[in-house]
Amino acid sequence: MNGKVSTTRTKLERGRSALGPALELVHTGRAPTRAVLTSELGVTRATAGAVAAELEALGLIQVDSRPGSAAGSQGRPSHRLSVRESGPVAIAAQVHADGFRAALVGLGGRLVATAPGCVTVTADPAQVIGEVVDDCARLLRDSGLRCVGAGLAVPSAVAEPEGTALNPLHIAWPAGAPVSEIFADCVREAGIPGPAFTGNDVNLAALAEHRHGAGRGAQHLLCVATGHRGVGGALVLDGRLHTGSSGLALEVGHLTVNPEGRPCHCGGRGCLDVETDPLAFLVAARREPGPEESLLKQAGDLLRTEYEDAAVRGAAEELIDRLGLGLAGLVNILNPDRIILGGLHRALLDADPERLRAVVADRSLWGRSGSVPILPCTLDHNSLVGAAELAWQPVLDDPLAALA
Amino acid sequence: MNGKVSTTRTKLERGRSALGPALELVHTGRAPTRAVLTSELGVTRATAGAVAAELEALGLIQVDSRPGSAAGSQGRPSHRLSVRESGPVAIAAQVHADGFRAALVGLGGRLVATAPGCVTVTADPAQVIGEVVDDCARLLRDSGLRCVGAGLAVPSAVAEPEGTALNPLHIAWPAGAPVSEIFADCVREAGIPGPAFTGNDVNLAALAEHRHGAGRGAQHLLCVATGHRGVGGALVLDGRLHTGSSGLALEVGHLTVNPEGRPCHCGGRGCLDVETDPLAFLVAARREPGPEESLLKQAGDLLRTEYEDAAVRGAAEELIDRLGLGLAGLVNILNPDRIILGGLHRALLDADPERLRAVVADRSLWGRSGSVPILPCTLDHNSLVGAAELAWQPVLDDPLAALA
DNA sequence: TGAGTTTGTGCCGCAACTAAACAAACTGCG
DNA sequence: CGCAGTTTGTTTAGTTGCGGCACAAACTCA
Repeated sequence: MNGKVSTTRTKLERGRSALGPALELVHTGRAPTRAVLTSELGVTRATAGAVAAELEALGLIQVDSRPGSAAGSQGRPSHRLSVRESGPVAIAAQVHADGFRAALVGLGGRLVATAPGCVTVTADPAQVIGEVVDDCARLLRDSGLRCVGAGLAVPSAVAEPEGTALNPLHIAWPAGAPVSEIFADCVREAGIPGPAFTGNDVNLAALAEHRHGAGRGAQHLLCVATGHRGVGGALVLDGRLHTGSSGLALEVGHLTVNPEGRPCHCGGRGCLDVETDPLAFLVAARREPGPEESLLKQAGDLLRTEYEDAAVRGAAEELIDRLGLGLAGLVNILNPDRIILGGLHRALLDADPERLRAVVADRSLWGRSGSVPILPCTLDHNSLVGAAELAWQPVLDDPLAALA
Repeated sequence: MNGKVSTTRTKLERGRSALGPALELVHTGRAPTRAVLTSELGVTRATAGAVAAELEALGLIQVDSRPGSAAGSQGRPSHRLSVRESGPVAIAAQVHADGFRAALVGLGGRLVATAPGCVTVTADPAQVIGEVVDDCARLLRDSGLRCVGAGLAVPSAVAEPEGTALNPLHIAWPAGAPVSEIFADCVREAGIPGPAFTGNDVNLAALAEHRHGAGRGAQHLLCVATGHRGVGGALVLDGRLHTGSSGLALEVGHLTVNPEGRPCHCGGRGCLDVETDPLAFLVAARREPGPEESLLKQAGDLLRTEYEDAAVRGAAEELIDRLGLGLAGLVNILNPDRIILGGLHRALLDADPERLRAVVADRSLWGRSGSVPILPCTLDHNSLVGAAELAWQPVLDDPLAALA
């Protein structure tokens, strides 16, 4: 009765269940062509074709029938799949000790637009979050693009399901501030469509690195990073952030790495937190620490430019040994297949990768029988991209439902 | 054309994808009736009915149409679902310092038969495993039941995918013994059908407790337990054992819990392993340790019968404090929603639950804002039942494929 | 005894696939 | 240039697992 109409409609409404996995494959760059998509999904060519066509119809991806004579193998060249340039974006916001920043992030972790960012962070979370959301709204208006949701990265553990920031001490916010609720309210008031999410910055950095950076392909990815003060950790298991039962997992800052070390506010002494952060490095190198919001830069610059200096080198080696001890402890507990380091830890790895790898291998129980790769983070603005990943997640889980 | 035949066949071949989840619900006791099964699966009554009928046709479960006037609510009583008594079984074997043991375990973690077990464990893994598998084969022959596979629990970390025992020191086996391969070979030679699996005993105990014991319903279950010597840990995430990327996760024995403690073979000092095991307890209580293979019993008996003794009580409190420190460290990293303790740790919890909970709450970062429940293991032979769970897993994942 | 409630069952239809046959687009070789 | 060989896209015809619905069955309660 309705041959042509039914054919078209069938194409559009097909592939519901494989839609999410397919989009994720394109999003993470693991499906550059339709042929690869077919094999990665484990479905027939017909199904993969229908799925790709539907994602294109939704305005999320682009299918290039004419790949312009690709290289290599024989046979008919496969259609090229890519993220659609003018497709929807996610709002991403980040607050840290040296300011805040707003951005629009498309599929594939592509930064579409960035607001310059502000350097003053006041003690009132509602004010700061309100300002950064205003920046976001402005970016979105100027771009004229569709928005799927918003994500915020904060330098604090975020307790779920309440969404409260438990230790935002380094940005002078009150402990227990309901950042999740504040952000969601601001987003709604600014007229930004879609759901709003909030997460810890290191967690979100790890998520971004797993999907678009140094963590790609890892099944059990451990990420450890410093900001200006303190140490954060994150674990990505099978592509999903592991935040524990209430969002507080991977608080790795209080592993003991130096029994004779300085006391820590947690009640112990020699914690990773106070033994391997930028302040600890500057103190160990006998330098005068500058203002809190530039400790990371100060320590990183010192490490890179004056590594010949005996005091600097000695401090670096001391921190590398302590960091290695902490990482070994985490390896024994989590058994990751890859470790990535950010902040000062990344700089320490760059300074002497062999020393760090040796310490980890020596102090982890099974280090001798196969050591874990330790790599630096590679993504710019990984927390920002990770915040956007939160907002993209519902679309990746079920594109049809999320864009309805 | 074939109305009746097609109807019957449809019933039998229906519900393929929901079959596994449904069996798991019955297996873990979360679906006592068909009505509950319907809501837990989130499907229609028709689908749940077809699924239950197929599981019954496979000989796995029993559907009682006449529940004999159940209690409580109004409306038509639902059909009662239960594990079939004379259904298939899994072979379970366990090797530990004080002997080995064989059993048959049905669905629901029901011990169908147990071999008395032997108390001599030689240094040759092939010989020991061969003997225990012979016991298993005898049990299976005598029972006349169908077998879905076999599982072995060993007191050592088991590296995947090779299946080698990395630290079976307390049973005098050589490090790196290919226990997985040995077990699989023995099982095949003994004529036992189905696949063979090997795992660490604490991991398997945690799995069993999660499905049938104190860990039921936990989403992030942490289990810590002692044998006669040393400490083991396990984590069950969303119903699945988390063994890390190569099976070596949750080697929790080398967390530092006493900076001034005794040196450990790992290179550190004051490790959980040497500070909270039965030997440590006996030494702290100034008692003469007996033979290695009865340290757990000796320490447990001492703790239960002479808690009034000042030295015993002092030792217990010392160990509780150290254990609490270790657990707090794990809480900070893993953020579980429940902790269960086995071996001597279980006895320590029983001796003074408040003290242990207070230490964990005090030393975990977010302890004040909601502490983790800490419970004793409740299952007899939990490692044995857990070994059977390994063998049952393929059936739980896809009953049709596994029983074909 | 009848109303109300909850559950089991049969039937229809459909969305989401697979399988198979065919068409299209490339490479490489003679 | 033409043709075989290879790989991919497309179309068509099933297959199937499941939802929706209507109705029957089995209980409680008044």
